Amino acid sequence: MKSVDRVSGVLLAFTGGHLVLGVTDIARELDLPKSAVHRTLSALVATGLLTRDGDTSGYRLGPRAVDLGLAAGGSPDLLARALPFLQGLRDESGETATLSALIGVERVYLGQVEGAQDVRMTIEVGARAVLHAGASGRAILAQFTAPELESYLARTTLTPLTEGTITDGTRLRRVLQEVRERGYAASRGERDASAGAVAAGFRVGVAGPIGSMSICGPLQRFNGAAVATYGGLVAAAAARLLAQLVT
Amino acid sequence: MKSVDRVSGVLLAFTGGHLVLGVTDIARELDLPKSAVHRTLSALVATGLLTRDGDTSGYRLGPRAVDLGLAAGGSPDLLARALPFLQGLRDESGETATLSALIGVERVYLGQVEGAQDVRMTIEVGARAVLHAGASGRAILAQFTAPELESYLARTTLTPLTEGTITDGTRLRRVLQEVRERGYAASRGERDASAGAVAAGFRVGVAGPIGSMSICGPLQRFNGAAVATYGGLVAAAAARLLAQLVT
DNA sequence: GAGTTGCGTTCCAGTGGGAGGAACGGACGC
DNA sequence: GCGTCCGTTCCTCCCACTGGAACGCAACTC
Repeated sequence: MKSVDRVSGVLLAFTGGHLVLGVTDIARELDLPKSAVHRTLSALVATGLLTRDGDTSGYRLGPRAVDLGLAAGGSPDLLARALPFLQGLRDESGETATLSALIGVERVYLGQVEGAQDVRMTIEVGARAVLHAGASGRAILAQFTAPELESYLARTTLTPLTEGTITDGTRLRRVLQEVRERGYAASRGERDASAGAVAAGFRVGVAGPIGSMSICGPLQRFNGAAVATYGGLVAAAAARLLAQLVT
Repeated sequence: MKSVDRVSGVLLAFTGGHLVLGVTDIARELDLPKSAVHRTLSALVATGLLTRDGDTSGYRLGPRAVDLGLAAGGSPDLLARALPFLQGLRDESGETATLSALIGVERVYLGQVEGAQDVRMTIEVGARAVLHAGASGRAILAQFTAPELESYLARTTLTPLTEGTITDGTRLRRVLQEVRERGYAASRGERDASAGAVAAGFRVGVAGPIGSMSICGPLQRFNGAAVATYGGLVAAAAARLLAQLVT
């Protein structure tokens, strides 16, 4: 669908790092005639997805684009509601606390509160990751119903990211069962070879947002005792966040 | 531009509260034939702006929509960087701290850290507000260059929201000058008749994000002494956030 | 101040991509 | 097994969009 591709292309051009773009910039990037781009831009401004940039004769993303992002994040403002819990997890553990949400068949980092220590984990907000590797992803998978999990496994291949990544479906099913029983997921060097993490998931209703909160940091500090302590913390925080989301 | 309107309509339909929508839902809402909606949806899935919803045969916003929202918020993750400062402001004042960004000719609440007191201010993340009423908006206006401010005033009407709203351009220019000299903006019952606030703005480069942080709460607690104290706090926090953003 | 460059914007005729009604096929649930 | 509602596909007609070209403007250079 040509017109849809053009609209998407124009919008996504603004995610390339430049906040303000001109007609010519976009036309060059998409290899389209300026007139076509200009018409598309004008129409997008009318819908509020874009705005004119004050006085420089350029365009930038508009208020409705913010709405889209917030809606994509799950509930009206999943991040805002989760923040106090992330803060608490950070304070109790000293490690970085993160929030992820399921989008399609992968997860997206929606936010983090960085740890207090010199050597600490820092994730990139907006970055995407697969579900089958690492505690955050697995905590989300553990929220899937049996048929959902089966259709996920049928559609995706469990590509290894490190030597520790689980690539066997049967083993993954068993590990997920443990996650459900214990209330949190733990991983050591599965997605990033030098990182460890614990995470607990949440799911709002049948069609609501699905996500997870994690405590993560350098592998050395995620030994048996720390994992058990932090695991209890994230499980409790996720349960309280869920209780707040369903109200 | 019909095709652009259709794409925008389809995307924005997902901001109406329902996270998962079907072809028929959208066709009914936009009053379009199902076939047209179906083609549009399929094309949007291909671009990543939408995804199929796991097993229910519906559609929801995709990973690229999250990217859009983050890009619209300003820098890659303005909120994530501002959070520690919001937290600090909340802890020091006990009142709610908020972050707003300029989008078009209005501002959008990107985040908040709620106050610790029983009677406190709570804003809605994603909500929009005009610039000419309230401390947060005025702190943003104070970042405008002289020609930018003039073109803003020429294009908008200073609609009063309460009895305290400044509706006179000349008076607004004078107040903004005070804001620039003092380093923070203060307001009492301008946007919400029962609320007071102090705010300080920031601006990254020529084409970068423009926004403000505020401390806000019930009018009774925003007397002369508190305003001076809190004003110093937000001004300092905004300066430090700015320093971090430009690196 | 004339010349140049690069910008956003406008114009217009020709055409091919999308409109949209109708029909299909699968999933429920009564 | 029947009715219903869903997403999906099909196919022809037509008009909305295309895109090359020209325009007006502002910011430079010489």
